[in-house]
Amino acid sequence: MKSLHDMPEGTASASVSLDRLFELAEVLGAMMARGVAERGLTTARAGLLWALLHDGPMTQRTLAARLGVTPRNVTGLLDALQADGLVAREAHPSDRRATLVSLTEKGRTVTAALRGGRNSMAAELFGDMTATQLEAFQGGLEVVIERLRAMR
Amino acid sequence: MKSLHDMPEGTASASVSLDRLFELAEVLGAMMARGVAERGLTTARAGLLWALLHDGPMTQRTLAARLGVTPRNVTGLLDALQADGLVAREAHPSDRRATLVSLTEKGRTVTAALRGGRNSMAAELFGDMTATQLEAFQGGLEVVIERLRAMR
DNA sequence: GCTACATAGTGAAGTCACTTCACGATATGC
DNA sequence: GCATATCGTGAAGTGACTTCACTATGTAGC
Repeated sequence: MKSLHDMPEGTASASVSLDRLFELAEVLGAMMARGVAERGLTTARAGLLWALLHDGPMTQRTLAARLGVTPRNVTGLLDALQADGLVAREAHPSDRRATLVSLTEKGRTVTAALRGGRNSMAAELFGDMTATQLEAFQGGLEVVIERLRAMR
Repeated sequence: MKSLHDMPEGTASASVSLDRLFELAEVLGAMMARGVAERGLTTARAGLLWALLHDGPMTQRTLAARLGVTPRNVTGLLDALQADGLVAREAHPSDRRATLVSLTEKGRTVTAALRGGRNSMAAELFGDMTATQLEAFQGGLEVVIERLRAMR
């Protein structure tokens, strides 16, 4: 079972790299969950706020599509965020079925803090790299991401 | 809000790299969830099987520690895995409070398939890299993982 | 030996993210 | 004007997790 000849050349070290990738995903996920929890959020709710920060006010339907989840799920997330005063549901100007969701003042404050945290995290992780190193690393990641997406 | 002078030198590109990292974590997670679902599993259950594959039969308590979850949670995961015939709960030889969990024949078959899938995924991702390139990439990942762990 | 205390697993109850299905309210095509 | 698609949400359910309480068993200390 542990023979070196069970696998084609190079598979073992490629598997180690993949293990590292999974490890990274795990650590990163835990990291983010913790950071976000410190501000009274969950990753799902933070993701929603993040979407609003980047793309501005949106319909719930659009939000669902952007997050890749069911519209029903968005309803639930918004209920919580609205109860915390982070988002507001307003009437859509031209479609009375739809709801326009936007960040409240408090929501903007919280997302700004999240962004700040993210930036200092990035600085701590990559701050001492040269622009060249950084670009190389980033390029490698992009290749991997690209291939992963192509794999489906 | 979008001024180039809001942040210290280099922060912007570091943030882009971090974004890539998060993107990678997301894609990788989705990928794994799908692969594992094709075999009738969830990531949590697959993680448990994986632990058993690597470290052999274990106590539920040990399993909980190894997975970083509550013992109670392990009970639930095992209930499902046992119902599917993938693991077996045996009496611990020396401690009558404890339960020894091990893979069944079917469990070994499934984990072998999972490992095969992982290996071919690794091959597809990294197969065309030279050993040198691979080592460089892996080294970069390890640095990042290390720093992330140190960050808590 | 017995008592005191720690440890292994599990029932009960609850949270969070997510889903499907059904339904009422509105928009839209013809 | 009417059929039909679309927007949001109630109801119900799943899976991964948690805490808390409880039973059964191991382990000291005396």
